Amino acid sequence: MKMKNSSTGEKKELRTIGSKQYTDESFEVLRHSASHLLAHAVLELFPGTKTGIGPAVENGFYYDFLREEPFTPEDLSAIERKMQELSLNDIPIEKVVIPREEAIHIFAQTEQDLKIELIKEKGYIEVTCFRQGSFIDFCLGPHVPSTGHIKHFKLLSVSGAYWKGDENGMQLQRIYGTVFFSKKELEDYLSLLEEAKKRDHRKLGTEMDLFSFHENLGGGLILWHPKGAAVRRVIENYWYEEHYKEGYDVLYTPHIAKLDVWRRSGHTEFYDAMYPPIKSDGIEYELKPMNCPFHIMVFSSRQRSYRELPLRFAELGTVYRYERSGVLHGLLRTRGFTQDDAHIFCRADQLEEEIRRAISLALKMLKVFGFSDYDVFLSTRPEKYCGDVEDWNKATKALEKALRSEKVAFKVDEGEGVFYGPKIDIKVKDALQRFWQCTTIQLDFNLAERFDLSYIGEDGKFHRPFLIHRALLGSLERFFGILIEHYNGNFPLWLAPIQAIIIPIADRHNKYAMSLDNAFKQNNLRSTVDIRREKIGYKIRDAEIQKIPLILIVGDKEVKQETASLRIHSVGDKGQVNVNEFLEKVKNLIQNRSLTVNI
RNA sequence: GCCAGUGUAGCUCAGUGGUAGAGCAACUGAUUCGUAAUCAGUAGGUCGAGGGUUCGACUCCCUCUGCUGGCUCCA
Repeated sequence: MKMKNSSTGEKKELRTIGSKQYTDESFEVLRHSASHLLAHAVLELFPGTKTGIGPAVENGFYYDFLREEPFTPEDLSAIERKMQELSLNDIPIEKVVIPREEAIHIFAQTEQDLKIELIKEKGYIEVTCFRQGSFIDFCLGPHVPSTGHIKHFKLLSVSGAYWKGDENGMQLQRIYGTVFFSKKELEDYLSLLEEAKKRDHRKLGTEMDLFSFHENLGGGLILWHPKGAAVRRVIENYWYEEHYKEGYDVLYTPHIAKLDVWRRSGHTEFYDAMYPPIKSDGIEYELKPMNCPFHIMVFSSRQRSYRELPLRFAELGTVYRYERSGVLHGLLRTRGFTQDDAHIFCRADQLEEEIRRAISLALKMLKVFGFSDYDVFLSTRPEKYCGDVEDWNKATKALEKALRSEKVAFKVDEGEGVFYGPKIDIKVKDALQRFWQCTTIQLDFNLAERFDLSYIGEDGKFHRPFLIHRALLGSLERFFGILIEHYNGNFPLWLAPIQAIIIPIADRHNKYAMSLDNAFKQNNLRSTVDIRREKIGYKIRDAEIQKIPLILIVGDKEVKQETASLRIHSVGDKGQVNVNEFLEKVKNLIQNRSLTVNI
């Protein structure tokens, strides 16, 4: 699951941007042509550079280059200017089909070794190339008719990338850019990037005092501050509540286990994100990267009857994974995180219904958190798999039927399942139209077999249950990060770390303010009071910056009438309210987990 | 882990080899105030860490470390 880059999921349907309609195909052509323009410019400015591949990607394009010196930010601007120049020259782009040997000869003249390698790999008799002026590239196309069609682009970054994605191979320099049909679209996209930067959860997390990282603590390890922890607790309580209603049993399991457990599960062999074992009394223990074996051990702690199934074991299980230093990213990619995990053990005849219930629960919870747009993917059997084909087919069918009975539109990712079973993934769309994967519901044939799971059937014989592994929010850390960015820190009332702040105008109002604060606390509101000797404008500004949903101002008028003046965050002054009525309304909004404050 | 960039006060950032700076936040004092910043003062830094070059290093070089953008992988 990719969070950062490819998080903005693909949209295959026709989409409307601005006043024109473009198919994804036309975007792809433009982006791909822009990548050629980039390569053209680079070769003009830096002769001798070897070109790798340069495809269109989501939101833009890139091109990989092999060159001794690194490209600097200044180089990037120079390249962009050269691209502009080439665009103004409106050079025709022509398709040329040439015999393989001749093509190799052409690329040999300019020492484009990487291109030759690609041509040789393909084994075509004739090679399709595209030529624009002095630049020729081995490529199937299609492309825009001339460079003049590529006008509105921007180079965004340069980074390392492995040749053919092979970590042990050579590393190329990849230049990323984006391109659009109109200036406005480009500007809109760039301002979207700006907006995303502004609401980056790492920035807001510091500003709002939600969580922190500490250099001496270790990379990817989170310190949840009081306000962040308050939000987490609300999420957890809600999660437990829904799981209780859905017939889950909650477990607690340890953070370490003997290495043998992980040998049996196959993790030591197939999973590369485990921390090195801890040796104690000659026994090797391992920090848990997953919760599954523990839940399985609970299942296997005694003989199970078919009558008990389905068993749904849930746990907010904190796991530790050694993620490579370069991939850590705020709350979205950490080394210690808490999965909202559950394992469902069921019979074949229950499989479809259990999957359906899991999907339904996921969508219900996501909606409560404010995500009602999503993409759903069904991934089927990959080439390398374990278990038997019949089980795979049965299970895949069940997943599909479950999706249909929930009336969920989905896309099939053929062969994209994990080796141990088919799965359903749900990606939610946030306020900036970015997609984030949260839910994953996976069948697991591997562990069921490795731990020899069984129950006694109606026939008195042993049967193997189906094992469903599922995380609905994904991980609390990542989900919190997504929430912060989705709401730009303006949490809905029920989630807000501080729900109400009472601001007395002068010292003589402190007592009344504190009594309100206390009354709110008695009613389970997360409330606070600001008795600093500051002007009201200052305290209001401070409360607004803290993004506190409800601001109550009390002065002479309010004390006398036993009211408060309500100000709603980013809405403004709502005038005086009766305290008891207000409290009832607020409690109601919180109880209903309302996403808007309407008082 | 790899490529590139980056690290100065709690936060945002100045400071190109010669005694470490600003704004905000914090603290102290005055102000008792009606819907997004009252005024004055104080304190706060081994300039990420270690080594080197130099009469002298925040500044130049090396190593390590954190962070950022990617690659690869992932909840």
